[in-house]
Amino acid sequence: MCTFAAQQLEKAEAVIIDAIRLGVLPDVVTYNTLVSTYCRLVGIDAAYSILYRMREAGINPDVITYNSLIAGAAKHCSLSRSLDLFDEMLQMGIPPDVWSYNTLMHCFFKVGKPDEANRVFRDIILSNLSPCAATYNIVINGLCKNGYTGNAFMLFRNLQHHGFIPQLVTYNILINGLCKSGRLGAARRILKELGESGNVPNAISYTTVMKCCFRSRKFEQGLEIFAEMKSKGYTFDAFTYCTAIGALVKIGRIKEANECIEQMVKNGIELDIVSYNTLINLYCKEGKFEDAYMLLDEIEKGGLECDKYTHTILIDGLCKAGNIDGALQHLKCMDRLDSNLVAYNCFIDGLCKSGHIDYAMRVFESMEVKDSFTYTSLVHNLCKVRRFHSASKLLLSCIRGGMKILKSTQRAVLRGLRSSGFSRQAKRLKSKIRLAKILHC
DNA sequence: GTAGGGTTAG
Repeated sequence: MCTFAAQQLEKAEAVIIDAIRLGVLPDVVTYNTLVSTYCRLVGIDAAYSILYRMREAGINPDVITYNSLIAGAAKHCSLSRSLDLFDEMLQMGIPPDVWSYNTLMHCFFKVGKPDEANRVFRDIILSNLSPCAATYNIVINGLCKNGYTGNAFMLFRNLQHHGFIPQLVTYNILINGLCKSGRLGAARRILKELGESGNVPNAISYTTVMKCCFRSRKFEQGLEIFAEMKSKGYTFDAFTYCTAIGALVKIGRIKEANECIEQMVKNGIELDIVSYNTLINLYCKEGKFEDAYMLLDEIEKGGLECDKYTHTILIDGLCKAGNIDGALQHLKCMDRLDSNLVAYNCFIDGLCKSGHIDYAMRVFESMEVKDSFTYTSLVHNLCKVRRFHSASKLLLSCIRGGMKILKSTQRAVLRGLRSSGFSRQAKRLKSKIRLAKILHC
């Protein structure tokens, strides 16, 4: 929990103590507010302990108390806890409302159990609880997040036929689903439909489509959307700025990225950790490491915490600038964090790019988990220093491991073998690749 | 009390 949140929570508790002293006793609404706040800022156990406080004070929890707890457990991806709380609520004789079911459904979708979620959805439809707009939003969102964007789209259309009027958030959910499944054209059509529906698209609708353009490397199209937002007078938030800045950095338009930052600061946007990461990334790409480290201090002073992105961005930047020791320090920070594959991939690529390819190979050997980025980096860089036989070996083990590797990297290995007089090996490698791909079909 | 967008690597 960040310092600011902790202080606010402390203040809230102090107000309650004062109120009790003055003879004003907290009621169920007060406790429910505490439960949801503790869920959000501290954790499910802390929130659950509020239940004891309520009971001690002689106040019975209600459906809202339990809904908050179920949602809190879902937030921490604890399905069993959510289910236990649901049962506990039933045992206490508190009848669940449509929100209890909504939350449970959301929970199933979140942990990747769409069938169970659909069962809850059916229960809502069959029960005498009427589904609300959020019920449909949760189902459409859940289907999208679980890889059933097509079904989500069908449900959306079906509901429209039955008189359901989608809300702005419904459109945004669908746009996001379509974008994430690579259907940029459909997403743009829905964005247009949203504009004609009587709803007004918001920054979220635009930012989602803009991001999708960038992801599919349609940078000009994405930047056009950014410009359109500007001309329509949208107030940008950190999300919009970070999306645009990230893309500008990627295509090397550093000056414009800096202009965006200026605007962002001028507009008084409070920087969160993602915004800081975006800025640090820009400074690293410019080689301004002193500025990047100044931001690290600012993060700490502001009560925020660096995350895996912060360290990964620095590892990448420092390595590429040849500062291996600096990168190693951040890699050590990452050992505490659960996922650091991207960081190691950056480290390997950076080592190669700064001329330490054997060091990179040793790091590679020591890694337990590798992905196609790990292999591609090494294979590509081995080709660059004309070590085609090692590259060929790694390329094959990558494909045999069922991972994809860039076509250009494959071509570089084959071309390298041929050009250095190993045409037969190249031919053999090609057929081995073909076989490995068939086996993984 | 609920649902939607942003940052890293080949």
